[in-house]
Amino acid sequence: MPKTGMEPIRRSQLIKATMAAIDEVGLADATVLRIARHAGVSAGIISHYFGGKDGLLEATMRQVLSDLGQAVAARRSKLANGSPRDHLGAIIDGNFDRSQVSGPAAKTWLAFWASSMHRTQLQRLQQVNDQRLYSNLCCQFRRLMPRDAARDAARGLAAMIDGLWLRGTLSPEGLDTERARRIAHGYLDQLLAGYDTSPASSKETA
Amino acid sequence: MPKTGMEPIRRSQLIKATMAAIDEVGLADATVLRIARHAGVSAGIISHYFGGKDGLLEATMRQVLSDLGQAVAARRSKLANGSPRDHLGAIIDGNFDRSQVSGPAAKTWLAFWASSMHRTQLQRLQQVNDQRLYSNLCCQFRRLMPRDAARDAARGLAAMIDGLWLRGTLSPEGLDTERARRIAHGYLDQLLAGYDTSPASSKETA
DNA sequence: TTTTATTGATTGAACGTTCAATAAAAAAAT
DNA sequence: ATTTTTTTATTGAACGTTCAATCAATAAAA
Repeated sequence: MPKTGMEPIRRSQLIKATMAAIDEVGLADATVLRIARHAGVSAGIISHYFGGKDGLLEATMRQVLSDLGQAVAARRSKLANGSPRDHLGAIIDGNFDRSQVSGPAAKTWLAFWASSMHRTQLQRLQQVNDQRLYSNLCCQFRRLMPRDAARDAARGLAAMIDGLWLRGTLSPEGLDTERARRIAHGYLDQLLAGYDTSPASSKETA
Repeated sequence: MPKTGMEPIRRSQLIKATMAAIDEVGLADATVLRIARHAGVSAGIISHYFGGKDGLLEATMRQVLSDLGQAVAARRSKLANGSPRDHLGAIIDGNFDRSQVSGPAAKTWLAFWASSMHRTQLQRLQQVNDQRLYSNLCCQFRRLMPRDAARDAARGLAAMIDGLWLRGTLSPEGLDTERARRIAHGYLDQLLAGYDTSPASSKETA
């Protein structure tokens, strides 16, 4: 059934199929055949659209990174002229967005973390993403405190976010988003104590 | 050169070789041949001593978990009748022990985290370890605060430790142990603020 | 001489990639 | 409108490679 303009459709299909396969059996057993079956297409099509399996995996990681970026950006765009605390809270919540907590996304994240230690292509993507989270946090803390204090606050909050996400993902019960957000926001309150005036506002933005 | 009693020697050799191979090329490319060459033995010996590659990988994960447990236990054993803050600090420092930060150990940890999502054998080991860290922390916090507060404090500190470790490991500059410990101890101070009397003691136990 | 430890060639299975063949749609021609 | 031609999309069998596991052969120690 070849209509024209299938490329973006197939690319999207195959990327989703890759995440589904990783969710099912892990990256090690996510063969091109299995991925192709998930997308309902032939195995050969992967080389056609992505040049090979490696290209598909890189494209998949780009997608996951992009999803995270958008989840954060969507929340922050609602905060024109918001306080630093508002922006930091939005960054926290964005990192615990549905799209990042689901099985396929979570297991894909883990697999790519491990792979990025040995594949320079993935490593660069990984570093850009880590740096982005850190910079965003640091930038907001800088509005309230001196440089060195802001840096350590950003490092601490970044670690807290990733750590809560990691332990929740590895846990058999899965990530308790509510609780993770509560702990992260609590830590944020402590970091900001003495620096801003607003009383944490204890909001319920999900 | 077959002497008797080679088993424990070979097992230890092969486990170290496995971590070295994972450090070099990642779990995906850590073939039995490469591991065996690292240990200076034949590939067949792996099946002989571990029943197969899976057995070797499981034994390797057990070793890494055991090393972490001992790094923590060693620090805590010097604190007979120590304060909760002392014990919590020792747990933090133990998690940033040399043995856990080195390239082979770090990359092995990451690889096993990803694998544990799909291999029930590794998953159980993983959960026992996570639970151990949480329980140890919770137990100490309970000496100073109510149950629910202790639980959240333990969850937060566990996430902070793992998050600092993770981001440091993924970072191109590697983990800055000093800085990580400083941030984690700072968070601990905030968690304990108002609960204990001792003034953080700003110690230099490495 | 018997036991223990080790080797390494062999085997069979599984993988990613390739490419000639195919078929549907779109475009062009009638 | 209908037929023909061209383009685009897709297939899946075949190929070469790589891997883990096996096991008969071997050699040192007991």
